Amino acid sequence: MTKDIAPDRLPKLDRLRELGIDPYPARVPSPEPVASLLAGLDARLGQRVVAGGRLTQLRDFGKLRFSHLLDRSGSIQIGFARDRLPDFWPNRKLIEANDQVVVVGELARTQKGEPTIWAEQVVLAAKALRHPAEKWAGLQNVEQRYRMRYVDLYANPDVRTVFEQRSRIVRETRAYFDSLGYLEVETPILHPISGGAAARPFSTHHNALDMPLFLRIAPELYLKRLLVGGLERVYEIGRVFRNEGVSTRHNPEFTMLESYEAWADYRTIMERVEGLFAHLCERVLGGRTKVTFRGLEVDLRPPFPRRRYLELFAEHNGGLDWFDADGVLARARQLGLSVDGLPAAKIAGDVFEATVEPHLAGPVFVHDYPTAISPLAKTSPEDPRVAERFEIFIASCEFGNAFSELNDPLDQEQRFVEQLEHRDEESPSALDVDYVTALEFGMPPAGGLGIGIDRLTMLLAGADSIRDVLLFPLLRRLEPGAIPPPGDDAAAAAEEQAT
RNA sequence: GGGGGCGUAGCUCAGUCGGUAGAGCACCGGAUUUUUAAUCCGUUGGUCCUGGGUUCGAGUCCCAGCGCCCCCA
Repeated sequence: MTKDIAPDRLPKLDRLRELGIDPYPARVPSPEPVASLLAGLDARLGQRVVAGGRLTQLRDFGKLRFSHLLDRSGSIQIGFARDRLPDFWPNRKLIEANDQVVVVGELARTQKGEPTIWAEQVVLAAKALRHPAEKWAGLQNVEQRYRMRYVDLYANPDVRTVFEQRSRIVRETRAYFDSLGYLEVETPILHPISGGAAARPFSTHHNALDMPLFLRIAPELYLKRLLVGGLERVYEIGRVFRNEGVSTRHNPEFTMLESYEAWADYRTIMERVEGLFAHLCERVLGGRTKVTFRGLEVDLRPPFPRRRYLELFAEHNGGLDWFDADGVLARARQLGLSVDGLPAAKIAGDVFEATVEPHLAGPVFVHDYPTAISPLAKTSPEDPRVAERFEIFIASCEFGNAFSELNDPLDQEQRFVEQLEHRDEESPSALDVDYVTALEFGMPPAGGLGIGIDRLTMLLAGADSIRDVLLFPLLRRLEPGAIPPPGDDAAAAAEEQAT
């Protein structure tokens, strides 16, 4: 038993047991969804029906008592009348708001037309030991909404809608790639070498093999091995982990879509992105293409304009050349960006983020990124300084990253070596020899794409914070003293036992 | 990492100049046979986030810490 349970409810539990009523029965009558009852209501008035769910809003009215019953599909009024429930009536107060119940009764309308089940049998399905949230305002405390999402979900109906929408987005994203003949695959989450993106990984360890492992920061390198294997069109929707701070746009674990298509290049992938957005607008938003995201109304109707990275950079930095290291350094200092010890390409990339991205209302494809910041993308045949890569921006926020995949094994190995020479915390942990080996067997030319499903959900559901589209966003743990001070072995052992 | 804001009853929130801790909902008791944010009457309920400090006196002022939110890097 935890603290904060409602003290008045424990005696009711005892009383129920005295009456021979199991407050947590193994089986109860099987209920029909409320939405189905409401849909066929007028044809079924007078019928005996069964509904199950959580009781809310009890209203006493003399020899009558009203409540609402909330299930996953909707809610319906329940009427309790003394005359219909002679045995139940004296003990009616043992069943109260927040309890899970199954009600058998007659489907009807009240004098004011409210759909109502007049209960003939009330079965307690699970007694609640906590009070309901505030009935009008719901649960407002942001921290509690995240920590006690199970309450948030039923107390605030809009919350459930967002997660239903998220589910639909994932389902329709699958449907879109399936329709193009892509194969959905699952690749390892435990990686011996962290790679495929620039991010700090989580470290873990396999005991039996005594092997250090990383949680994946991207599935990219495994998916491209599958292209070598001849699967040609593959995608994966799965969790990736990045050991970084949290913000309204970042959670340490998030869901990523990555797709790879042989015999395609980044131009093909732009079409795929446009096709995906069109499909999602059609199937998730019911044909609507305008959404409001972070206070900005954007139209997701394709086609999306295409702008060159280097041109945008010059435009928003007084004609400055991205490759002019001294000029870029001066500009970065002027902007107050940190530059100490950073390679020129990284600084120039940061200047782009600071000066160009805020102006990208979008949707817009920004393409032909400098090769220096695109280690897995194929160099452009027209301009060796840039790679065949694009990102899609909407409301100044990056939603996807794609390129013509680098399939030259010697070039790839050289870029990996250079990465390791200028290694930082976000670099691969080692040279991925096996990946280079795979490329040596021949990978067909291919276009690849990565899209953050969480951000996509934010966009389509109109949520401003990633925490509003994550059922359980990562929060600091609360128990006081649960984190032992460093070197405190006794406390660490106690902690070990407790968990 | 920097700045700003918040933390008071189970929930939603007030709390003035530093002077006895408040309301609504929920809960408990009563009235009410068509209510639906029911209504009416009467109760109950507090680690004011934590720990220090100033003061005759701190929810309020000061310091430190914890947690959350927002903005910036």
